[in-house]
Amino acid sequence: MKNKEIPELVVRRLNLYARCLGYLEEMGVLTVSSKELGDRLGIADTLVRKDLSYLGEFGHRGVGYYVSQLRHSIRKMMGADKPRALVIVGAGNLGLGIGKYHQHFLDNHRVVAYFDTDPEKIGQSVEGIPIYPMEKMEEIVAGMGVELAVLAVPKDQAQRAAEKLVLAGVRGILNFAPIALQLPPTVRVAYADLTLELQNLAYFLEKEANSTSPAGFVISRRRKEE
Amino acid sequence: MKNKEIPELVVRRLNLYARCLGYLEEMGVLTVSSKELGDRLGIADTLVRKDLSYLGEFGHRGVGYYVSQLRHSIRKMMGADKPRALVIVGAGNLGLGIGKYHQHFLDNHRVVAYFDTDPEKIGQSVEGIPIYPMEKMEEIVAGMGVELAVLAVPKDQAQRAAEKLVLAGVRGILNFAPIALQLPPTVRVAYADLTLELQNLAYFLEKEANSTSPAGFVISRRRKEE
DNA sequence: TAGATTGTTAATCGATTAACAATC
DNA sequence: TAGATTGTTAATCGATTAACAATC
Repeated sequence: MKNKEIPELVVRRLNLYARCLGYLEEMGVLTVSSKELGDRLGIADTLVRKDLSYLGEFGHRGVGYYVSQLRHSIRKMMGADKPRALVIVGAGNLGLGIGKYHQHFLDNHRVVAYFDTDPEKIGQSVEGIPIYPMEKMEEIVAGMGVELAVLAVPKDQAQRAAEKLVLAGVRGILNFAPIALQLPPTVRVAYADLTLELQNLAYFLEKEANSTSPAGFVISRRRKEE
Repeated sequence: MKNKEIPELVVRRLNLYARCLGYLEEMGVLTVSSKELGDRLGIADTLVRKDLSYLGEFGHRGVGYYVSQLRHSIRKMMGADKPRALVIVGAGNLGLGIGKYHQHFLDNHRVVAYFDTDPEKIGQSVEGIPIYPMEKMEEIVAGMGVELAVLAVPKDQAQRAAEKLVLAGVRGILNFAPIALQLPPTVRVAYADLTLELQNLAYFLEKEANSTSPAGFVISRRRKEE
């Protein structure tokens, strides 16, 4: 019902719902209740309804939500209904790996360029996507109106590359380098920090190793069946 | 001061502090205050102190914290002081990209094996790390006591591969496939969900495009200088 | 109609921040 | 000593959950 700021946590879940709804749509499911949707994602039904209420009133009492309609409403609100160009900075193993792996899942996002410093790579193209020198960034990015970038350069080049992206007009960066970027607050940065994630996982192994719990074996399942 | 459960959000920040302390240590800095450490990461000094109090009392009033000592305390608590073997499932672009990119940053983690289904790849090795067939997973993983894995296989193979990992004894999975894994609650899963992160970023672009804010240019910086 | 399920308000829970005495 | 900075308790803020009237 509200119209303004959607909290970040809610945005994340809305995108999760949209993906799940896409899956349901493929399966030919027509309606879904908040309970059912929540169960698939390990989220309480009441929270699902609260999240969805940010979009307006799309539910039908006694029935649930129309899968396709709800999905489109969320995607519209999230801006996932319009195509978006994307550049990847760093055409090394990681950058190319990401580009190739996600080619299929990118949905409305499309990789339009790689950037790299390596003269060997510059001028080549990968699956039809050209690799440009860093110096061309402003030209290409500004020229095409690209606003999203993936940053996959070595740690010590990340800050500089990020600044160049911002100068060229990028407003959202998905950063793979294990470093906190210092950028203007108008630029949104998401961190894909694998080292940190691994350390976080390790803590929970460590914790369980230390707790003297009776070593029973795995029985229940975390979430309901998909 | 406490000894038990550290909330997940706190664990994340502790690992962030540890990394920042490593950087300070390299710079030759001997002590740091909660204010200074917080400023570098965009976290309030009072929250830094509260987080650190989970470890015990390591600070020195009027002085701050000894960088090296604090770093080691955190790393010990987080289990980052002992080496840990890691396998990567999926020796495609993404899997190899991650393996190669992180070789340098992995700290106490060491990639000991790749797994893949492609007969072309099986038997080869990459930077000295062998690529095994999926059938060998149980043998290798259980044999080496590996507890952490990175999952970088195509979406539709992710659930099966994850189950195999769990059977082989893995207890923590960093999942790159854009899908919610259904696993026993004893297994910890971290999601590196790039598609979702891009969608989240896109929402904020969308939001700002919609809000009719006066288009002033970038002035301030998000965080203090590093 | 009766059963199912929504949308929303109030209650609860957890995380962050403010305040400040303790003390190096 | 005076200034700096900690560790902790109390206050605030935000997010989740419970409850339930509205209604398809």
